[in-house]
Amino acid sequence: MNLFDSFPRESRIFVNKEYLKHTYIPRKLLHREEQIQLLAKVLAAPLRGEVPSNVLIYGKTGTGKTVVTRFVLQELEKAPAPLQVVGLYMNCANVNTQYRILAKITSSLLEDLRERLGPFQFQKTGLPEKIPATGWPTDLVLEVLVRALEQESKLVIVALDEVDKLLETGGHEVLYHLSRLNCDLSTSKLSLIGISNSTGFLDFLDPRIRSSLGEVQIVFPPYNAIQLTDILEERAKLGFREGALAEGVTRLCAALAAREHGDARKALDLLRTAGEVAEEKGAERVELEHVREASDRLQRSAVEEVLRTLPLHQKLVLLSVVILKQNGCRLSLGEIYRYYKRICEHNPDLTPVSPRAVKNYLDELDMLGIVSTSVVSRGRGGRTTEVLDLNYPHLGELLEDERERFELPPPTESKLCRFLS
DNA sequence: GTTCCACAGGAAAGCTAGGATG
DNA sequence: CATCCTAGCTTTCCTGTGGAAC
Repeated sequence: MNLFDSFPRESRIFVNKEYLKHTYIPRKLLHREEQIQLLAKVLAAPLRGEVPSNVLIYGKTGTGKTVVTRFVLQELEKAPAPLQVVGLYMNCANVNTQYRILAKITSSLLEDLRERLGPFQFQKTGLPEKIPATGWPTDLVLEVLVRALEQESKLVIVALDEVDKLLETGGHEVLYHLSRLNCDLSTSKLSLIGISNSTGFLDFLDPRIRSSLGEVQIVFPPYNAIQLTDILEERAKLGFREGALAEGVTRLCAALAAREHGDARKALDLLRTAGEVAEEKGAERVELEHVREASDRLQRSAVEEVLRTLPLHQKLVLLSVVILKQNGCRLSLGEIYRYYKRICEHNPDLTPVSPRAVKNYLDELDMLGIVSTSVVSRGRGGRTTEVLDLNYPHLGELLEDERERFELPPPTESKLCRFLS
């Protein structure tokens, strides 16, 4: 008897979950033909000896920006061409400073070069083997980059995903350096693809970079429910066993995701999670109810993630809202603040923040979509922010930790007490 | 029409943790 | 190590306001 005997060797539901992840690049990308053509057309130009244009790709999350870019780069690398094409993809959420981006590009080119020339020939070039993770001046890295590029004639396409993240860290200077690199290059060419979620990204850039990066812009509109269904069905054929999906499962996933601005990533997560739910329950196939449960789970974990990062006092304010709501109290800012303050008074190690801070907390909770607030006027009763709704039914459970950690006074305080105080 | 409640929400000063610098 | 700087919050202070009650 082995520990692992009790686990099923193969799934009744999945063939291979990998196909259902958004990181998988399918052979055919549905409903993005137009964007693929546009991007390919721009990237093909340098192969004919023309000066490469830089491309900026816009679109909300889950509209296929990343997958299309990677797909086109993959195809281009395989295509027979007079120039060697090297596609480099990096996500600026991780690689977020000028130095790290340049170091990554350069290191990868050096590695490539060493492989092609062999160690002996490579040594002759006098180039370093790699760029250290930190320490070199930036202009030296740039110099090595140019020299490495000039060893052979190639077209390097650098795709920077989530470029807008560079603005936060000041790393966008790198765009300027990279975009004018072609002036220093004779045999090789370098082309940039910027991928951004926010349409306003260009406005924050230096005019010099703006004109060069914004030469060609490609917009990725959100998918509608029908398109999402097509995409899910295509993936489902690969990822699920035949007959493992009940009628309408993909359509329901698509409909739920379409409601959230046509996010294909969410739709795929939903489908995969639904499969996992079905598997856990030992079901023969994925049913509609599994999709609904998967949707609940995903939503729950998303909210959990948001709550986890909130400061303690903001959680306490939210907890006050939850408790007062359960008791059917009216949720004006004043009521919430009074109860929140009492929680603090019952727990000696808590000092309450000011009403103004609580107002900011509530505004933020509203922005995060956790509660819905609205400014209402009650005439002579004054003008106040009221919490109208809690948008997630299980908020109370998610705040269980705080409920246990702190002593909570009963929410209904008599009017007399308030009068006396 | 006027009053007046209970805040809204902006501005600026104040505070603090963390990092850079000498 | 002390000192200075900085970014990100809070607090304090302030003027403004929708609309039922007067």
